[in-house]
Amino acid sequence: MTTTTNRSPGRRAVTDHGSIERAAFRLFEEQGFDDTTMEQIAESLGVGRRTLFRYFPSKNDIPWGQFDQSLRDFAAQLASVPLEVPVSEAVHQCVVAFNDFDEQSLPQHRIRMRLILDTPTLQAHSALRYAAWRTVIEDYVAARLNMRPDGLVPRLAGHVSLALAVSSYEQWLSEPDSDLTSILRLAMGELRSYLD
Amino acid sequence: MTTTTNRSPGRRAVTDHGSIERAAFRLFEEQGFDDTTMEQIAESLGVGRRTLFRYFPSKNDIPWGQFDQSLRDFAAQLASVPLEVPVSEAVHQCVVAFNDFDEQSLPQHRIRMRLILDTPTLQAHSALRYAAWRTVIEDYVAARLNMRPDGLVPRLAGHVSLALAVSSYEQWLSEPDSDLTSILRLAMGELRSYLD
DNA sequence: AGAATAATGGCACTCAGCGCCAAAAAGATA
DNA sequence: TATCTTTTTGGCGCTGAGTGCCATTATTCT
Repeated sequence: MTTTTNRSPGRRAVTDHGSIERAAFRLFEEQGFDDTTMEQIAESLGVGRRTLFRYFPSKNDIPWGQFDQSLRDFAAQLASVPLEVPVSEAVHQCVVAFNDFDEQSLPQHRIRMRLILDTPTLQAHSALRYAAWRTVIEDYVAARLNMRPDGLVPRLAGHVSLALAVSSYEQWLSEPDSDLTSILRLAMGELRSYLD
Repeated sequence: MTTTTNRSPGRRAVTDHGSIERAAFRLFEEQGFDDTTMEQIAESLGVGRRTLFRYFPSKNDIPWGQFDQSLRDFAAQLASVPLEVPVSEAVHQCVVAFNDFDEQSLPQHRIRMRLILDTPTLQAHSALRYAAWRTVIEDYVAARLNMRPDGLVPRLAGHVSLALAVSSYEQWLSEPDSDLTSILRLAMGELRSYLD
């Protein structure tokens, strides 16, 4: 009865990304990110420190959860926009969609983003995640405009979209009851009028 | 004759920021940033490792040299723009001026920026320096528009100016004989037309 | 029962960074 | 010249992230 053969051989994993993330977030909120050690996270899970590094390449990566996964969805979303829609409009729509979370997961998302944007160590590390996000936009814009992804315009599109998103997140986090989607749309309007 | 009394008392400094920077850059180019240890830099200067940390708070700060200094000039430059000039125009002009290096210091600047933009460790750390740079813009825009520095528009201005600058740097580094000033101006035009 | 497979986690190591503090090197004073 | 004061140096020892190595453990397969 203990063996119902429907798995691959080998020892069972003793934890998973989700559990680690939850345990870590609890400690981060209690003690702050910098004052929480991998040792403590491991201990609170009853797991070896070495094991944590098999699930997350670094402590800095824990708050980002399954970001790589989302990037694939982001790229797919972009690819599905009709070619009639102007490039910058397509990108903007997808950026808005990418950051549209259902009400259920919103509180957790807020906590996650506050941690990332308020912790200098994580602000720094974010640059690497942001780069991957920008690449998705650069590739799309380059394809749409028939340019190389490392050209000026695709890169501008990536960087500026990120600028818009991060500005909006900062605003969102500073207003308890605000709506991220609205702020993202508002930001695009403000950007256009700022540039005259 | 050995004592011409015109200094403050105490032991003389055995090195300075410039020397450390030069020694470090030599090693960074020979071995790469990540494979160069503070120990090696110290050794190549005939100085204690501990001493390096009194001149630079971290290894990541070495490539940035005297950036804080430049920020003060940047702020002063902004403050000196006549109020007749529209805000976004004022910011853009100062961003261009901030990145206008004389031909003599240009090769070194190129090496510095290539190192920073091509090394993931440094890309990450840059976020913290960029934040300080953005703050200068945020404060200026907020003052000009009579808003709080943490409002949406000032922050957008900071983030978007950075986006423009970094995009331009990436383009500049990818073209051996290009002119940074021209690219910055070009980028502003491309941004406006990208946004329609 | 034993072979094959896969995850675990301990061990030992490197390196950044920091607090502490004694020693070195300079000027100032008498 | 000797001593006092000031300032920088740099050694020591520690913490904590991250890594390579590998024996151990848990599971399925034959």
